[in-house]
Amino acid sequence: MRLAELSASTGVSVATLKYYLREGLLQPGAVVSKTQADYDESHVERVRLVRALSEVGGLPLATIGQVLEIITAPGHDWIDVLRAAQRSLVKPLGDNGFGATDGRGRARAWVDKRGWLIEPDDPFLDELDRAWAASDAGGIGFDEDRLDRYADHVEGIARVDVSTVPEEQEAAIRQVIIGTILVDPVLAALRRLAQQHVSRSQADQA
Amino acid sequence: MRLAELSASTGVSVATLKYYLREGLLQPGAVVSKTQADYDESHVERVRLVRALSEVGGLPLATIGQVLEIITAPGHDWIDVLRAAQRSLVKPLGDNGFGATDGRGRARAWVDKRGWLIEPDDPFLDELDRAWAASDAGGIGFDEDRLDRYADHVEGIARVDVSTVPEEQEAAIRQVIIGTILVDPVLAALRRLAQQHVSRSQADQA
DNA sequence: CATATTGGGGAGCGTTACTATCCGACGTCA
DNA sequence: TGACGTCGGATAGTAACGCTCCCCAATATG
Repeated sequence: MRLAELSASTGVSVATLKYYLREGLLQPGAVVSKTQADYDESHVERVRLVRALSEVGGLPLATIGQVLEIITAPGHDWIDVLRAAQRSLVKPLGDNGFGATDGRGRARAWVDKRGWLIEPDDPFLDELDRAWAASDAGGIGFDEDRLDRYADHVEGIARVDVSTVPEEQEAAIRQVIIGTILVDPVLAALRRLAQQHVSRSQADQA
Repeated sequence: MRLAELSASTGVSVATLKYYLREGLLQPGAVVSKTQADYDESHVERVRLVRALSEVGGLPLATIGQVLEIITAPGHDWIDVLRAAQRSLVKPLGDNGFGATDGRGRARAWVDKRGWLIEPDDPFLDELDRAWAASDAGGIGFDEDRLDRYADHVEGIARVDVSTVPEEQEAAIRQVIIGTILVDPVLAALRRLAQQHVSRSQADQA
């Protein structure tokens, strides 16, 4: 398969594919001659994955590069990979206000109270702090009780996540990383739809 | 409060505040003289909200402008506002591959089967299609069964969402919009933490 | 052999979210 | 009253991102 054909079967322009090659997001094809390279199904898959992570996942291409590296790299220990992968997804935000002043460490305390087993330096504690503080800044009442009620349901989601992880090492890594990134938008869309369903059925009852 | 003080109490640079004023994201202060304008608490809140929506919600400033307009505008009917607000959040993506070929309308069929009451032209059906197709592109097995299991839990989240909406019109609109946008990151962070907790407790059991 | 196409590479472009600079009016304190 | 610093407003510049355009020489193709 030549570059133009790869372009045809992925719907991505040749120019963009060249760009991805330059950026190392797409592995080079087998060089046949100086003006011919051969691409196969694995390249098609890779391109589709890059587009999915970019368009739906909203990740910058640089981050996608890191993610692909982790997926491609030889196997590590199961839970370490999950953490490494998740770390690569944390936005490198400086301390710009949220959580810096009022709510610092609230997440840590809440997680402890709930009895979740989380490493003390987990970057997602900061993420939770930031997001929680932002919700406060939005002026909607977001207390621990509400967070607990969310957490009850999110635990169920996490159990689904974990239960669907395959046994095999490489597939597991892929599942964890891709699943973490790409399933978020699915859940967000589901939440919007469910909100409408719930509020509509309540309105019908009333 | 002068612009410099507004800057001090929000942590946002004067230059950026001027930019927000130009873009209409921040309402002008009361003009005291040609070189003096007066800002109050409402301006501080507004700036914090803009930053929250931008940094944590990840919304482009143009969209934030629309959202603020909806919040500020006089009251509409309760469920219409929810839909209008949600519509303003759908990324204006063209049909770039995902969902265009294989999975088109899968979401619609699934929603019907589940018995959710959703308008046929709801934009989030497309979102779900896209996100679902992207997960497929990621090569993780994402079938209807798994989606159903997620949906069971997401329904619970939506019930929390709906139950926390206040009675009063204006507060309700604010809650729905801000809550929809800013709670997503909270749930995402919770999901990451819950994944670790769940996989860790399973490992401990084994 | 003539022509078209290919892959590679550099430079340019449009958008987004600021940031820096300039300016003239104004408050302020001596 | 006057020197001086600061204010708000406007214009232009910048950095990152994600492409997209164009050129080139080599090669595939008829």
